[in-house]
Amino acid sequence: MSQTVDRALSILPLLAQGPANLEQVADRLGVHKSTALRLLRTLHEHGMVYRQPDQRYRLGARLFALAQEAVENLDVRDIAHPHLAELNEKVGHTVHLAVYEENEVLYIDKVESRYPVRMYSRIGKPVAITVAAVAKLLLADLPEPERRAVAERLDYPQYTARSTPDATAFLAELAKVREQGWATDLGGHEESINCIGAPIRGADGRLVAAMSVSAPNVVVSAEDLLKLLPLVRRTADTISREYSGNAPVRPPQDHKEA
Amino acid sequence: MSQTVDRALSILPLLAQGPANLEQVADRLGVHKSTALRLLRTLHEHGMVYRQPDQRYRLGARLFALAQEAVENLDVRDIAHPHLAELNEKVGHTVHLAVYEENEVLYIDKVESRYPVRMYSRIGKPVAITVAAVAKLLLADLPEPERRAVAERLDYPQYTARSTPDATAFLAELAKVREQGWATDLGGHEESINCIGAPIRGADGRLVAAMSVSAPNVVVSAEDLLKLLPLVRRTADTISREYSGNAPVRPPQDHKEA
DNA sequence: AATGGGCGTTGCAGATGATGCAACAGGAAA
DNA sequence: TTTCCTGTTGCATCATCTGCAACGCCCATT
Repeated sequence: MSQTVDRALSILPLLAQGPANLEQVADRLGVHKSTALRLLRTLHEHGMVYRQPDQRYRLGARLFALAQEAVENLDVRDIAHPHLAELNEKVGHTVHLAVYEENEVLYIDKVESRYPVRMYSRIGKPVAITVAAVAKLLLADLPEPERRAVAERLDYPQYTARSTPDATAFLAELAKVREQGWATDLGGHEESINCIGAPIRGADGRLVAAMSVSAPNVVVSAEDLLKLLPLVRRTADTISREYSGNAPVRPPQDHKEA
Repeated sequence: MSQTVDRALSILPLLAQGPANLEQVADRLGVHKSTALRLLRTLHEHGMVYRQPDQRYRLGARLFALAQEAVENLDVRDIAHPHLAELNEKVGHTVHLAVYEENEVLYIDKVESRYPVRMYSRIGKPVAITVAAVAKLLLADLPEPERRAVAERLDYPQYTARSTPDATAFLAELAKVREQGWATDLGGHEESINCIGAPIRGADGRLVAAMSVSAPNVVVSAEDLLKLLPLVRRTADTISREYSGNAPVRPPQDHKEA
């Protein structure tokens, strides 16, 4: 729409591939050197490009700062809520949203079941970290040493016969969750309640939150609940995509060191 | 220089603070709605902004992708080398550059001492990880659980009487290094060689590399070598700043979870 | 169902501001 | 020194961006 801006913005991906000098930029843009110069100048004033000592241009600090600031001011809840509500609309059961924070997993949003049966959970309350589907998802995303450190530090209360018994079992479960990309809690917290959860990822592929659908046995069997899995995962993916500004969200691969 | 681009770029920091609708953007820019619309459209086409379902604008995925791509295509060596050479020019001693990668610390650049005395080190070769100043710096930056995991997995060869004896001592040393922001190796690897090192940080404050100056006792005493510390640190900071595109490099604080 | 307000969108005419040219400047290499 | 290479500036032209005003859409209100 706006030619000047269009050209200026076209410079950025070009520089992302590596430093370039004025002439290279002008050539690749198909404009006169002087034009490229003025565009680069403007970008420079905004800190979007940086001029190396050798005069070549590179992407500048501002870009990183912006990306970071944007992430910090992003609230998953804002993004997620409409989707959680919609999901709740469709399936009727309780929907949770949770994040990991300082060795705890906290519920940060909840859409109540439309059935009379309610659950023990409250926004802001820590999750039963050794059994909840959302907790498994969030912990499974931690880097290996920390994951283990946390697992070994935890208590393993036997809420029910199906609660995770100890660190070894928990770590095995986390590995499985990590592998399959979703999680369950089948009566591990309250005998009669089942739960399926899916991860919400940021643009860098790391988990920013996890969501789950919970329902008591009396309303729907574990088997039937699992049939909702595709829907839950699709919802989580939609949220991920919106959260990261419609990026093609990265596959759930390892987070390698640079 | 270019008004249109100038305005368009001014939109970004504005959106970084949170989503905004067309009118808000127009107002804050001091332009007509239609103008703002066209600017936003152009930004949108380039993926720099994203339009939420509620029509409000946010920073888009492209921004994150660009920042990331830029980082991936950045080579510390390219940036650092001239500065390392300059430092070597001033002090005469051997200057090293090293990075952490998959449980190892590797030399990736070296400027030889102009004195006849040389050191055992080669680009690409793993560093004596339990004693070298650069290794201490790089490991000190790891998140706590991983730092400990690595420390406990290591061997502690007694190169000299002053080599780090065991994991406990090493972790204590790392804590100190982390605290003070620089590191030394005083005869820990080779009896007669001392070494001072400083960290090189990226825009996010995390270490991307570490550099050091090494000199044998016969040329300069440990005490005199330490007098070079301010110079070494200043050099490292200069490299950090240039590496992150002239950002005000973040203080060496903790890397908290979001 | 009708009305009104809020907000985004479009077409248009005018003028501002971007463009390419050509000439200049400065540094490096020959 | 000369030459070449790359970045920089002044300027005249005209393409492009701008603001306006009118329109359309959706939602909330009566």
